[in-house]
Amino acid sequence: MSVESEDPPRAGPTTLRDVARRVGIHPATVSRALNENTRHLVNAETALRVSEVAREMGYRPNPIARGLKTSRSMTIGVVLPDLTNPLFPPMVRGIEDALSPAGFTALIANTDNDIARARSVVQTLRLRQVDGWISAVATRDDMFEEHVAPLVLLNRQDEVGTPAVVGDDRDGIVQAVAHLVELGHTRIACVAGPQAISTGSNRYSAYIEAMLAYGLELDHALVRFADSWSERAGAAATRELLDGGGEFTAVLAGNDMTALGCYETLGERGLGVPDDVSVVGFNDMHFADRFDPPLTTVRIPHHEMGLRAAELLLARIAGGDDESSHVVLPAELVVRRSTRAPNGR
Amino acid sequence: MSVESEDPPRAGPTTLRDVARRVGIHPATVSRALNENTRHLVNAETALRVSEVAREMGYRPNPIARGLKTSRSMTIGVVLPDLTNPLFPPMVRGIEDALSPAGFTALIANTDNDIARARSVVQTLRLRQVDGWISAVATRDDMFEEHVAPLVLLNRQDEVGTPAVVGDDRDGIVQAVAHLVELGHTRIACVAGPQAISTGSNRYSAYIEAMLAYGLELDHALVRFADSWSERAGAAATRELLDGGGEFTAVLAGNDMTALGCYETLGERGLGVPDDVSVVGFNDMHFADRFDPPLTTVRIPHHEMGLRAAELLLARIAGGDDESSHVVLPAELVVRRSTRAPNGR
DNA sequence: TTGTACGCGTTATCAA
DNA sequence: TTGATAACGCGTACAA
Repeated sequence: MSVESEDPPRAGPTTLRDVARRVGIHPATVSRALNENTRHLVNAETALRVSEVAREMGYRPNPIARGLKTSRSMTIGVVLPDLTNPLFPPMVRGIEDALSPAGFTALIANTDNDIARARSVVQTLRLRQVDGWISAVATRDDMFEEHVAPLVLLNRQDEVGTPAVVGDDRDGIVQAVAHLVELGHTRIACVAGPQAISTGSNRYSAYIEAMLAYGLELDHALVRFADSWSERAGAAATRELLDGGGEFTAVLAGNDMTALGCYETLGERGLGVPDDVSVVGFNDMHFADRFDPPLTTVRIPHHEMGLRAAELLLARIAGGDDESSHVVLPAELVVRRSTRAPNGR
Repeated sequence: MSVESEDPPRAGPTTLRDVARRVGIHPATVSRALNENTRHLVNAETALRVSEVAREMGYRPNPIARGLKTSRSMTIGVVLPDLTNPLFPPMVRGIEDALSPAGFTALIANTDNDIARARSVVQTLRLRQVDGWISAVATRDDMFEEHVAPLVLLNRQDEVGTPAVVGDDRDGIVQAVAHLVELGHTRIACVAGPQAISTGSNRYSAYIEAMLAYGLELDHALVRFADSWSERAGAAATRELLDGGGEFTAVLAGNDMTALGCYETLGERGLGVPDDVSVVGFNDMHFADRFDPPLTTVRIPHHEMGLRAAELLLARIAGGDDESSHVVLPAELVVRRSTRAPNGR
């Protein structure tokens, strides 16, 4: 038995001390060698050696111990209004792709669009001492106690300039209206989303502006509001629209979920899409190309939005600059079969 | 300045020591007083006093420090193959609904159907000292080191009797085949799922049995395997099926995602659903009723499956019995417009 | 019944 | 450039 193999038998994962013993140096040096910020304090060869051995031994820093020392949990609270909306899973993936190389883990919480539930989950995550927040929910942002852990909004923005990553709502709507106008539509209705949410109000005001820009008549009978981003709310708003008596040949929906609600109500009333009414959605969520008919919609880069939001947050946590903290990613109209020239009836 | 206010100025949240100083006892006693299991070791009055002061001071135990000591985290690792599959979000909700009242938080991890990524996320969660696992991925279960933290399988089962919550695959497939037979189909093809996954192989063997039970001819040309539960894999398998030359009037798909792949390939080849080929899926995932055509499929109770899995896991963590640890929830055929009587061509 | 001492794995602060 | 040591906040043997 060699003198070197004096390590006591260890259970559990490889620890800093294990690596140190193997390399024959002090744990503190291993820590320095492995830590990005302190690596320069260590002999280059030693650092290399340490990295190698660490990888060999499958060393992974224990985030709990690290957190205890640094008073960081290495976790991020991700607060979503509705995980069953296909818009969000790709964003979550983007978030994880950015977080994971940095050693952070996402704690995902659903609010079901319910303010009470939002408070509850935020409280839970706060007790877990998350180091930062990514929020896609529409709620008073002070709930997050931003002075404790920084917040980045995703697919949302507020008036007080909280850092945010959003799609280009305005441009997307302009493209959508332009598309309908090119097809020959002039009576374009709007099933707008919740006006308390920035995406809802931005898209609605962009609709107004675009209509004006094209010299089209604005008519109150052509606008109804869905009270949530759901199929149900979209269907209800479309019902109101039809009952309101305004004539229209196209509907601009606040997002793809409400567009599905439009499909539903139009179907109920015997109106075909796109033969009787063209429908445009927003988001190009997963499966939008599979619906009946495939939905013309505005694509925003889901995965990248999540990624950028997480990067932004990490920068804020690291104490980086808050500049360029409002990221607007480009939107792109995707034409499918829910839009066509109006019937001229 | 009173004698008692000798506390050094402290930043950050109230700690055990802060409370101890205020009460004038040792931190260890405070710990015992506040901890349910050790409270009986402490003078009743002292315990009361401590609780009061702790509440006054807004003391919250630091879960990180506690975790480091107890190697418990009050978290559950939820490992999913693909969050973008609409099957899973409702299950996640069910899990959260069961976990949250018990004070546990779900740590959700995606593997993207990738074994390397699975190892990585499991490792990450293990370092976070999750107290239990819910896994919906098809992987060697020893990856989870079940002796450390118990494991419950969701929508999966294994041969070694790991506790699991699944839908009734066999009965669901029997219902689906019965439906097709009633419509008059005799040449029923199968785009089976990955055979390494229990749901894939169970459904496939149920197909075989059902075909035999109805006296229908089994034909190798009528079976192809998708190598993952994805649209892409379903499309590829359907392509192989068509190129294999076997004649059929209906396809039983392994799940709804692969059924979408069938739609795609059949469309490419100019075959209509259901006019030329009937298609049946499995899961009745969100939006299955929205596809073109609305998909006939087998419904399993997503939310309840998640709920039951989490309940089962909590029971195991609490050291409860392992009895009735294999839960099979009923499946129900939902007939929509992707199936009809064969053309007789 | 309570206090002491220690350790979980890591990092920060010294000193060498 | 590295090592020794302490400390993060808590829980738990052990001693008193």
